[in-house]
This record gives sequence, structure tokens and C-alpha cells, in this order.
Amino acid sequence: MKDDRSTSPLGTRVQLRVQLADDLRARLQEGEWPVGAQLPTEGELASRYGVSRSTVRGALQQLEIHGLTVTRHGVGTFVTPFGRGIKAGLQELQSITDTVAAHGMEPGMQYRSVEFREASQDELDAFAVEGPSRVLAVERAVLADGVVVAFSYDTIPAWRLPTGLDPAAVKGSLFHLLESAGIVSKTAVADIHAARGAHIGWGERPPDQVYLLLEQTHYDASAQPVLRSRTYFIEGRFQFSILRTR
Amino acid sequence: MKDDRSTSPLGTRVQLRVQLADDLRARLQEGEWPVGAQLPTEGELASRYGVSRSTVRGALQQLEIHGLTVTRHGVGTFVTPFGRGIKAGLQELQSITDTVAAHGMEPGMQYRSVEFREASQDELDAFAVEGPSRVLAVERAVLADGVVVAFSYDTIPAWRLPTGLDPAAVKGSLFHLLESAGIVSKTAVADIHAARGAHIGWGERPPDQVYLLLEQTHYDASAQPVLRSRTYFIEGRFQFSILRTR
DNA sequence: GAGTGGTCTAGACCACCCT
DNA sequence: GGGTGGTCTAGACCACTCA
Repeated sequence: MKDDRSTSPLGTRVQLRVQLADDLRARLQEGEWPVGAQLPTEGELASRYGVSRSTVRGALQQLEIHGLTVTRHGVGTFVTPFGRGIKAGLQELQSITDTVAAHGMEPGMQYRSVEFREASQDELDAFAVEGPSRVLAVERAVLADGVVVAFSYDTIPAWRLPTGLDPAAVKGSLFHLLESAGIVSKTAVADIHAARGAHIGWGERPPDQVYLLLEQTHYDASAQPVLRSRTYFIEGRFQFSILRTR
Repeated sequence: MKDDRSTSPLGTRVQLRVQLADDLRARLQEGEWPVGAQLPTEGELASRYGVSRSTVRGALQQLEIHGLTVTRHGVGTFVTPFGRGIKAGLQELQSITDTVAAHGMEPGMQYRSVEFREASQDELDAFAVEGPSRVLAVERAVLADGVVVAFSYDTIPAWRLPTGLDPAAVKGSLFHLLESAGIVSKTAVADIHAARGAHIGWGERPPDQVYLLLEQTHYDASAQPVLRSRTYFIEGRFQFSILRTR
């Protein structure tokens, strides 16, 4: 495997451990090792795939992080019973669109308003700027198979966007808008709340609807804040899971 | 540093990279590197501490996972603005007691009932058993500085507990009860919900109180389910954060 | 081009589990 | 004791960023 390292469609090299992890993942899902079964030992995988043991360990670590396997010191690596069934792992940052798709539904968006306005004090703090500044404020409803599943209030610092951007032209994923401006959201800090109240959302909705609120600040690779979002998910429409470890 | 590897109070060896990470963390918190500053390069840290570069990378990875730093390919490692301020990282599995303590409050428990009973179908599924089985069911209120902050409904498979266990003797952390039975909860899958309703909790509480529900199944090192818990946190009392990455 | 992090290897030795 | 994973090293080479 040393010299035929695969390349992705774009030509970027794919890490050996990722290739190995993908291969093992595929074989797991094909049922080659049922729940509770032991995978080959690290040494065996290393020689079988022609890679070093540390590469094998890197691959197995990925599987373990995603909850597919557990590795027990001095014993071996085993298939967990809970690997499948985690639909939206919250620790993985993905767009709302992707979250909807991960649940097997068709994502959609309904824009309510897109406008530039002065940043609130709250936003100035989040974006770590002083003095008055403008932000692009977006209000949208998120659809899954045509049904509203969330209301989202997002703001982007205006000074990071291309000058002369037409708010009316904004549509689709905000991630894509940011990326077209050369901004990639790499990490986000999310605070989770339960929320309720008439101030949430618009249109037809039960007066006592309960929401799961994800209050997020996104950062680029340089840890600069690029997006602040408050998304109110209608309770029960999605499964939000987290794999917690010690 | 090669031969004076420290030992913890119990005599267990402390990994080099953990020592390094702890040292760097302490220096970060003392303000040696302010937000945005660049840490020494990997090579420099390696020679300064007398360890290999991969050990340094292991330490830096820990810092990055906890959101204290970001490492940028070809540039360096920098202090993030969001490292502090994450009080209860949900991806880290800890007892409720520890969660309360992490918020700087005094934890407490009020037991409402502890009893053995037949497992519900739901529980049979979670514990992956067939046919009727008994569980230990515990209902508690969680206190912080003497105030109720959560209601918790927990069940433990009876066949994993010492025979002849007296329910009346159960108190304090369930984690400790499990550990005294030789069971260590190592990972948990948590589903997050927003909840509301009169069926939640007991005693004095507003009729329309909103709760953040953490529905968890805990597993031991062998991925065997050992504890199922539904904890209703009163909204607003705690900050639950998640660091999300791509 | 100089400097930084990213990946991978080969090998040594340690710690844990089981019989 | 034999087998398995856990940690660490030294070094090679690649990929990215920035002046």
C-alpha cells in the first residue's frame, strides 16, 4: 500500500489511516464483524495492509471516536452495540442542511429576512470588536421534506463579507455564502438550551411549542469569529446525540 | 525528563504527553501566552522538554481538543479566544455531582425513591436482554448550593449489582455505587431533548417549567450497558457547551 | 526558500489480561 | 507466559504559509 496511495477526486492525498478506517468501516457495515466480535489484532492489520502499527492505531482511533468500536488494553478491539443509531453527532460540526440530510430527509430553506443592521452589544462581544459595526442578519425557517423543523437567526460580521453584497441575493446555505467569501467555519462553540415562547419563530405554530436551542459561535481556522447563530429546533423532529467519554 | 517520569499519588505512571499538556495548560492559564499568541514551535518544545516531537504533538492535540489552542498547518499553534468559558463540556462524561462542582457550586442529592422493579420494555431494549428482568430504579433531585437544579430517573440492571443489596442503603453518587460493584461507566450515548410537563419532577415547581433532558445509556469498558438515566435539568441553571469541529 | 506543522515508519519497551 | 494494546523515540519526507 506504500506506493499506490490513493488520491481523492480533487487530487489531494488521502491519509493512509483514513483509507484504512474507511475500509474497516465498510467491512463493519457489511457485517463482516457482528456486534461484540473481535477485530484482527493491530499487528495483524498492520502486516495485512502493509502499514505500520501506528497507522493502524490511528485508524482504529477514528472508529472508536465515532463509537463503532472499543479497544481494551491487553485484550483487543471489539464492535460496539451502539455504533449505529447515532444520526447527528453533535460534536461534529455540520451545516443544518447536512443535519437534515443525515436524518434521511430533503432539506430546504425559507428566508424571512436578510438585512444589514448595527450589531447588538451581544454580537459585538461575540465578534470581539469595539465600537459600532454592521452585521448581516438572516432569519430563516429550516425545512425537512417541506415541513418546518427549525427557526434560525444568524448574523455575520459585515466587514468579513464582500463589499457591495446584495442581501436580496442571499439564499441557500450560509456555509456556502461564507465559503464563497473565502471563510471556512472550522470550529464552533455551541451552548444548548431548552426554550419556549411566542417570540420564537413565525407563522403557524402551537403557542406552547418547546424548542431545543443551539446557540453557536463559529470560528475559522485562525480562531476568528465568523458567524453567530441561534437555531431553535422544534422538539422531537431530530435526534441529537453525543458520545460522551472519560 | 526521560528518567524522572512522575507518578501520580496512586503510583500509576503519568503519560509524558499528559504531563506536558498539564504544564502547558498551567502556563496558559497563568497568562504566559495571551489570547492570539503563538506557542513555541513543536521542535522547540521537544528539545526544551527533552521529549520527541510526537510526544509534543500528543500534548498539543489535547489542548486543541479542549479548545484552548488551534494549530495551523505551516504556521504554528495559537491561543484561542474561546478556551476559557466552557464550563461543562458535554462530550466529557462526568457525574452530575462533578457537573455541579464544575459550575462552582456545592452538589447535593435528595433521594425520593429507590426500589427494585420489573424492567420496562424500553429498558429491556437498552440493556439488550430478553425476557423479564429486574432493575434498580432510583429517583432523585439534584441540588446545587441547596437548590434543586435537576430531577433524575435512573435504572441499573439488578443482575449486575451485588445480590442482597439493600435499596434503603443507596445514597450519594450512583457512579460510586457502580464502582463499588466493580463497574466503571466509560462511555455514554446521550440524546438531548427539550421537555415540559407536569409529569416531570415533584415538589414545588412552576407549572410550565422547561427542562433540558439528557437521556443517557452508559456502557462499561466492554461496551456492556450498565446504567440508563433520564435527567431533567431546569433550564438556565447550567451551561451545557459542546465544542464542535469538522 | 525558510520555517512550520502533518504523516508515516521501524523498533523498543511497558502495562494489562487471561489461563 | 504468551498475547494484546499503550507509550515513546528518532528520523525521514511531505504539505502548507509567508515573506
